[in-house]
Amino acid sequence: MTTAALSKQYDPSDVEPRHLRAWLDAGYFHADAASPKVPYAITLPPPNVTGSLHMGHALGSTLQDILIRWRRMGSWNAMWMPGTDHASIAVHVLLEKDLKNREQKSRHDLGRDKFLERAWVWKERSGNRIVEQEKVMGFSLDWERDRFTMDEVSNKAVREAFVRLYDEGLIYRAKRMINWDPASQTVVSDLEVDRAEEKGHLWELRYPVVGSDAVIVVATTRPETMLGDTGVAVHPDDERYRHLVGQEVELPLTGRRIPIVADTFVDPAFGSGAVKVTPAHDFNDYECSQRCGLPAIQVIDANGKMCPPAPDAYVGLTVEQCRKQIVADLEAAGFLGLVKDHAVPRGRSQRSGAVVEPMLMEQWFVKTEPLAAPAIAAVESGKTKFVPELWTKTYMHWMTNIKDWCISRQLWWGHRIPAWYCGACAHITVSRTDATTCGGCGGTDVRQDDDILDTWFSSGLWPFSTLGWPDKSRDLTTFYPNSVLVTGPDIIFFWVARMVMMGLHFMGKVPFRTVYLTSIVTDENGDKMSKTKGNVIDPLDVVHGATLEQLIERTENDVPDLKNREAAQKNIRKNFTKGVPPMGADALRFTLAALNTSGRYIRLSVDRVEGYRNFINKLWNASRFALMNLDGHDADGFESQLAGKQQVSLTLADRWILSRLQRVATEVEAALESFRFSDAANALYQFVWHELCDWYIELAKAHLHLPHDGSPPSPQRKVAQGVLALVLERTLRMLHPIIPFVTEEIWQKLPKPAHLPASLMITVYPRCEDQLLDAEAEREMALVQELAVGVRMLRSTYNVPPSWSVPVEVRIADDATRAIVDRYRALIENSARVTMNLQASGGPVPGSAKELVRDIAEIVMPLAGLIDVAAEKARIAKDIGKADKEIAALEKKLANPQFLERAPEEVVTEQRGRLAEEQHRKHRLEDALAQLG
RNA sequence: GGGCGGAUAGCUCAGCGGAAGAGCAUUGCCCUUACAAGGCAGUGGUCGCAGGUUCGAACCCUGCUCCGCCUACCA
Repeated sequence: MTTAALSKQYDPSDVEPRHLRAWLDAGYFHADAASPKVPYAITLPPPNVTGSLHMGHALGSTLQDILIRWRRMGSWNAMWMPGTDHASIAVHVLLEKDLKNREQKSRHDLGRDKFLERAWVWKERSGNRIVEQEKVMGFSLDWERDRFTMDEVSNKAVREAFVRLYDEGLIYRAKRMINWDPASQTVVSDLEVDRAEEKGHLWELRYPVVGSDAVIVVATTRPETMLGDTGVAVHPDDERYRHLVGQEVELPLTGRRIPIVADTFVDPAFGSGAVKVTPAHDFNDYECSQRCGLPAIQVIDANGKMCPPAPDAYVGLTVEQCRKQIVADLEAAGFLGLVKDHAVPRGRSQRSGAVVEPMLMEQWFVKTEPLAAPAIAAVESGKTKFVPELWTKTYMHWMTNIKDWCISRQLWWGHRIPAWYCGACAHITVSRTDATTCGGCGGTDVRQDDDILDTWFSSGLWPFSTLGWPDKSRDLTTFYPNSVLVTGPDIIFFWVARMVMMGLHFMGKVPFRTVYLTSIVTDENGDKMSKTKGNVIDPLDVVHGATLEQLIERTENDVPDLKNREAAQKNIRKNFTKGVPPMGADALRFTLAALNTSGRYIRLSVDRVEGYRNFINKLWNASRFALMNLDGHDADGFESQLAGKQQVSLTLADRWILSRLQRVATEVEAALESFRFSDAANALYQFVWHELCDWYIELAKAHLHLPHDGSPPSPQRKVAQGVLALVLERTLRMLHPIIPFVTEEIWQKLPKPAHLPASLMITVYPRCEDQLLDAEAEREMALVQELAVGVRMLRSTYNVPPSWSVPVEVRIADDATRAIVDRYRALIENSARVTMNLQASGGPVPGSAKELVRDIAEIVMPLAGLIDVAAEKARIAKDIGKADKEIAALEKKLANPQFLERAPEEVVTEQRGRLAEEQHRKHRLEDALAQLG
């Protein structure tokens, strides 16, 4: 093995594309449904085809890839289903804007077919981009199965599901309240409406009671809707109005008479305690009208303009225009009361930004209650578990308050509703195949519904539609249910809940056993990353690096709002003065894994990634060192010797690192089993850097380095080579799911047993090998480390030059302990650059500095002339102070009879031991202080 | 209005009933032949506030104060 094999610094740009290609060519990402192995399946939440890979995707997919790679190495039949989502409304907004900008046309000018043609062309282009980005990240998705929510298989599934639900009476068409986006001209779901309080007014309107001089005052934030009022509601228990219930008021400006009704939804304490009821334009009012038998009168049309039966004077006005006019007219006629400033909760379409208008319209709905009941039961019984568990409540809350789901959208890009209307009769034909005749009268004058289905309808079927449903495919029987779903908590309602409902309904089984909710990635200030805000960090920029200019330039396209853009650019100039250095996919992956704790947010900054890039470089250099010293190493021979329990003369350090390796394997396995990704990453970080590099490699150097005089190496060199190569090889395996590229690169170069496969990806994940656990070695090594650290501390405190091998006296009263230290004297002397004189005890050494190792040992370093007596005294006094505090606390505790009585035996013993130890320490420190004079 | 979180070292966060931890930052010393993207050693915290339960509380309970998020029918 040559030393030139590894460069001094790790360069991911050279390594990553090479291994990606090799893995893809070898087909390692593909899973065979017919494999006898136990299946482990994850379906990737399909990213929107409009988008590019953002940090949220990078996080979720990194975690999924860790699980998939880990299980694959754990001999499971691991399958990770890729795909993209057609995101109908998002695409519409984009394409329509483009059409308007370039050609000043609307989609209607272009026509449905032409529009769809363009949508497909555009999808092909941008859908591939995200796939390429996923590959760059190293995600081991099963690309042979790649799917799209609007491909033929999915379309078949969608039709099947629609028809079945319709036949079962779970899909119906009816006139109900929906949210209308007047800009996009379509229904949007509750979940696609952003609600926020905006500044507005509260107007009091005075409605005269018919047949009396009385006036009933109602308050409203939307006076224009009074044209559609069909009643006034009061609380049934409200003494002020009880006598008026059943009477009528005359609705100003219209001359209509409308009844006063009683309904408990009215809050008597708010405003006047009386509410105008506009059933056609308000959700609550609609529900009230259903209870009270009030009619609905629509006065706002689909364009957001006033329409008949509103009086002619208002017809054609926009809602805003009409509002002004109505207020003026009411005031002129004396019907206006007080006007106050008021914060108005207002819904805006997430996509178009337009104020969403509640409307009464004929639409398609899914009846959700019968679907929700099993979905609730499945989570209650634990068939599906949420991790972290707290999200269960969110799911349950939504499920138990679920409303019927409006699934029709007045868009073109999506699955067209498979319903045909008859020109001759009223029958609606719902069919799996395109209908040419009416299922009612047999007529041929049939026309398909123009609308498409909500994107989430097809997404709800995704865990099984991707596997070929409704066909009973091999894939379906093997990989359904999935093992885990990994996604963000923000789409529990949108997506997770719907998949559970659909999965249970059509497959009779939950779609996944565990739902793991990731943290949400925010910027370093804790703000959610969003393109419009311009505070996104593009994962690919982190991987490949980007100059400051590139980052600034990007905001020109991505952040349309000028104010936001300027803020974003200012922020970028502040935080990325030198741009973003290239970090590599591995560094980003490790960062995301390490930061994904059970908290709800990850504050990501490039600094964090840099820290973990350094870790990768550390691993690289440790490997570089190993390769420089593994000449002549016989991996097969060593490993079979070790496994066969043949005589291998292991040093303390060898036994220790082998034992620690087993502990780490246990830790990592437990962490991954319970989705504690950060614990797994940190355990490995700690092990590699602070155990393998800081201690094992340093100690092994004594054996590995060839003698300078050219004499033959000691026999111990072979053992050190064997242990180092073995530990490194196992460590690479353990790290591989998190940082696949660098581990594969090193692994390929490492001498290793011949029976291993061609790629690290398909090796077996290490588990604890009990025969290599060695508690004694761990205890003894801890002693060696403590002594070495004690000496180093003295050296550091008194600036003893590194070149000077100081003689120290080490006093250890306990014979057995002293014997152990004597046995490993070379280790301590080497790593602390010291020569030890071991004693059971000893008297004062003038001009020396002293350090205690617990109550076990005293290190006395003669430093005549070098030490500052006052400083040394201060240092010791501080330690005595600490000991005093500890002793006081422990004495108090042990003096408490109730503690002695009620605390468990071992706790009491432990505390007694601690007290003795502290007292002993204190005495030694006092001696030391006295000796300084 | 309801619900759910969070408040622990300068920063970001682990720990969730028996000796306060990590990473980053910071301070010394060191270019020691794997790594200066490094090594060695250190500094730094009455665990938001006030009560309570307990032999014992950062951890459990109650209240309060801030800060987030979700959700909602205050017109």
